[in-house]
Amino acid sequence: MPNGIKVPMPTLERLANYLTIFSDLKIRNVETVSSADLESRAGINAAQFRKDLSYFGEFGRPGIGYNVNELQARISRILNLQKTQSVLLVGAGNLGAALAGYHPLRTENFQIVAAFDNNPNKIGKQLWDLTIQDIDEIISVNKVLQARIGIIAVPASAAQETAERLVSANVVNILNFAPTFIRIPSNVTVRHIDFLQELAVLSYYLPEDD
Amino acid sequence: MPNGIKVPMPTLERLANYLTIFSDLKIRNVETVSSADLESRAGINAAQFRKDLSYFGEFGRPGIGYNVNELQARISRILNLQKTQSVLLVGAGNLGAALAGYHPLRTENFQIVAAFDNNPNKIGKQLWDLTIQDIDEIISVNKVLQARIGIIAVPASAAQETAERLVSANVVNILNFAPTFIRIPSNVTVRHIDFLQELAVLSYYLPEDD
DNA sequence: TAGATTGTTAATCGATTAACAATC
DNA sequence: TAGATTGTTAATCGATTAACAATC
Repeated sequence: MPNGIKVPMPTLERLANYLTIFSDLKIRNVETVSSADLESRAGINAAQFRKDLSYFGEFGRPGIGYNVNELQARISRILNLQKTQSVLLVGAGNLGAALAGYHPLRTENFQIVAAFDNNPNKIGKQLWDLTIQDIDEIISVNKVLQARIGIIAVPASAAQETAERLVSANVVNILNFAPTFIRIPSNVTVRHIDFLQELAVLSYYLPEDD
Repeated sequence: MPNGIKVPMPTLERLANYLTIFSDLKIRNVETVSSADLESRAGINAAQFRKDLSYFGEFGRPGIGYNVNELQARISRILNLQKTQSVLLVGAGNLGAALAGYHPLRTENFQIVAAFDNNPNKIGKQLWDLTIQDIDEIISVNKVLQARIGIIAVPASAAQETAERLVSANVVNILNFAPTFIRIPSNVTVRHIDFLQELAVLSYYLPEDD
């Protein structure tokens, strides 16, 4: 990063998106694109794309455009996706199972390396290629695994406690699927995926034809 | 809505959040709250809360605060959550199964009323209390069900086609779980939930101690 | 009445969009 | 060289935060 300054969160969120577009382009054997190409092909804003990249240096050549391979490689690196990131999963219910079996994760270099639950009926059972472990073991298990990302896939009522356990196991980044707000220390980053919130927003836009 | 004007998207997204906070308060038998209470209890910004509400009218009493019941009822209504909303699910894989079995949906008045897939091995099988139906039947099925919200839980490669089928079946609001951009007519609203994007953002914030 | 708290207007902040000089 | 397109600066837009008069 040439300048050590603040990258806007919307920019960061878009970077991951750009990556999927680049994968598509590679499949179609597109080697070079201009920001205008990207706008017409993928519905992104050309000016915004260039502005987003500008936080991280120079990526293209005036008059020519961008090399797709280079773009992909450099943005992957910015997002720390160049090597596999280990992820802990807490909650081996339906959602946890879906996440653990979600193939695109591997494609993007994320690997769920352990699954935990507090239900004695589940502990010891298999979840795909993982053995579900006792949440009480999370600290010692992660001393070995050294994962820094954790996923909360437990009911809302258990989310806060789960967050605290993850933090005590040295996880610093949490993806929370429970429909509730969790309090965490300021050095920990949380992203919240809330189906209900998304559906509620959609519901607002419903035509009132009844 | 007193004024027929533009509600900012961030405001809309927060409304759903506020609802879950109100549920909590009701459980704790809190009848009245001030915006300052909400700030200290739930980490929301008091000024922002009042501003958010202001788009929809007056909700509280100066010097007193807000009645939790009224707040909940009115915001539910604003989001069209006062009566059950029917939802179509396309994709009966792991993720689709998790969504169909996700209990909090019912609590918030969403009901998945039909599940579709294009895999002959799945069509006819049960997904919880639903029978998986052939995606080719979606138009005729939804002529009866009249759902206006659809969920895309298929692989990225099938997402665009699925979106088009949903639109042709008269769905106007789509929640897309596939990690890809989908093109839709301008009268249709799409919300995109992208695990990979969320993980990528978290990955960016990883400490570089290696 | 005095204290508390709303709803709203104004000030600040930050992100998006537009424009263009630099450059391939 | 002329045409295309970048990276960046400046202008615009919109959201957040602060402040306060109205009011319970």
